[in-house]
Amino acid sequence: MNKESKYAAVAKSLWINNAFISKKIENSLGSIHGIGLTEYMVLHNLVNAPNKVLRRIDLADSVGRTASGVTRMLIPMEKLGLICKEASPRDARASLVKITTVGEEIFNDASLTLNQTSEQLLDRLDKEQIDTFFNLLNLIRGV
Amino acid sequence: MNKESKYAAVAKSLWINNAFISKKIENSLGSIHGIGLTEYMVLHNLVNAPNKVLRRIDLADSVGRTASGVTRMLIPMEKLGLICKEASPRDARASLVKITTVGEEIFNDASLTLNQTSEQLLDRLDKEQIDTFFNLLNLIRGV
DNA sequence: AATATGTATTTGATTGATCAAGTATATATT
DNA sequence: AATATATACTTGATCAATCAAATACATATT
Repeated sequence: MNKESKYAAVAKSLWINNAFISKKIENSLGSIHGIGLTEYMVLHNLVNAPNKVLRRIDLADSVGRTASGVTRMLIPMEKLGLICKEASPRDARASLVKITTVGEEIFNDASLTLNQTSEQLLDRLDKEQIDTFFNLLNLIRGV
Repeated sequence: MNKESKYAAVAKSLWINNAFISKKIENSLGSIHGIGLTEYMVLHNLVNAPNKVLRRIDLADSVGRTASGVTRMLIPMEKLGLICKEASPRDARASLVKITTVGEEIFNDASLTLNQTSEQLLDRLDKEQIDTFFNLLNLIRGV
């Protein structure tokens, strides 16, 4: 009398997989560049933002963290000189985050590592399977 | 001069997806049954273990946590009566974990919720796509 | 214009997880 | 048998993230 549905099995598999993959990526990123996957994603979002600037709340949304999580995460990143603060000309409540030149360099270096690690992790899939997988992932989130 | 590879794009997408999905599941599981996804997975692994007993280290492996993480996680679960300790007859170092009747009941109830939530989350995929996705996930981990 | 409601951010308290070190026991080597 | 190495687990210190409350400002309503 197992109540497990196919849906739940997929959710579980997705969860297990993520633990597995995140750990590998965190390890490679952390040991070489001194940043975690969340920090990497912050840099990624900043690089791709118009003017390379984002509000903290938008950054929080895009990396799936809360506003306070972002506030605390950015403290060491600012000390390391990866990002800097900027006031918003439009909204005095907002504190804008900008990526620095150093931040971009670290991001580019880390991207090379991430590419390598990701390639290793997806080693068992051929090009077509990777595309399919990517499309399904995006479909799930409705992107 | 974007250094992003397809592999990295997939890794990022997988990461974002997981944040999205974990949060939804955690919310539904937590608010209704008072357990998180990791606790649920602990119960899942215990239910499916021979004799419904596992060593802490094996439990840690199967949920992707460390031994100390498991030690600390089991304290409230034991207080709630979901699991209980047992000595190992073979190895005096090991501390076995067993699921209780109450634990099984909670697990079965929570499974219903998990099924529902998972179904909602995979709403945009048809049966065939779900199978494909599941197979690809398992292929990545080499299962 | 004054007031109410909503939004962006920070801070204190708490939780969940980690690592490194320590203890106890098991296994392998000599 | 004695010693060395490895394994299972626990504990203290630390980190990362959360929530809830507080602050400051913005927008809508009256």
